Amino acid sequence: MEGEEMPELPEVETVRRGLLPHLQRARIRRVHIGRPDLRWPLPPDLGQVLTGAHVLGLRRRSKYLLFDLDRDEGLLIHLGMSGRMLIVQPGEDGQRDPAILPRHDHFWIETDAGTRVIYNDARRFGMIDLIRKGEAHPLLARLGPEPGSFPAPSEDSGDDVLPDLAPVLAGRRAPIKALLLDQRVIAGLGNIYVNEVLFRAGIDPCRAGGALSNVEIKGLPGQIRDVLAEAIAAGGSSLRDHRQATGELGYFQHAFRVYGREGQPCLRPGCQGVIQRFTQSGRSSFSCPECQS
DNA sequence: CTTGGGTCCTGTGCGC
DNA sequence: TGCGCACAGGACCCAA
Repeated sequence: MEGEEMPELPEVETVRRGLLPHLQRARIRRVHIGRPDLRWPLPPDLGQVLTGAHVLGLRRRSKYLLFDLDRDEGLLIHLGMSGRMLIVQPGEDGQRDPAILPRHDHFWIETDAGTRVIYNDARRFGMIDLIRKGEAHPLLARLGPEPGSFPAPSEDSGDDVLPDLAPVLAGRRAPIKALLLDQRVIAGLGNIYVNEVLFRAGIDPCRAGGALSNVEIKGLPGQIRDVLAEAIAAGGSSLRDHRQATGELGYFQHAFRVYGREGQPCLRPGCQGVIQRFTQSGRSSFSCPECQS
């Protein structure tokens, strides 16, 4: 099975990089709004604000995309569970993946170059909003720290200051899996990469956050950063390949060590364990009973 | 404040 | 082949 799309932080960052060459300094000449709402109503003045605007930059915060415009407001997009950004050049309409149904193209913008950037979201769990410059948006206000910086190869590499998780985990009785999924604890982790991180860290997802040792807590941020950085690096290359073939963005393939591998052998050399799947707070957890405690 | 569960919505894959 | 069901990347919201 190929072509799964997984909008966690690495995929959003990959989308950002894919969109950048099409949107940087571009002018938006047309806007299409296919329906008045996704998860929530779209802002009534969305089309008015975007039409004629120049895109000054494209940033990411956690799993959110932020479009900086020469306007009082910027554009804020979250892909939810099934959101994708598609790039369609003039005359390329026939090359779309037939599995991505045009009836879920809920929103798109067209640049002066004729490039269409389409927001497609079957389940409509995504969000699109405007964000006033200099003001805190309620969706962003309570996000925890970024798990590092992930500059594109062409961008300046910043020195990462990894978050210290000790204060937020102290005394917490909730499972570490649930806490790392909580965007207020650390921003950007989703179900797939939480499972991958805890496998690499050798930590049982069921353990209470407050029960982790100092060594485990100190090691987690580095593990998180490494898993996400590897996924971004892998996503970048497959993005290029895929775009040549179909013109789409947002696809990423990765060899997960535990996610989706229920009943299969643990990949740690010499380990005889079998990957188990179970449910935690309504979501699938995967772990190796031999490696994780 | 912390926590656990329900909810939004469509598509896909599996067992029967 | 058709049908029903479980499950899927997220995160808000509310009850206890």
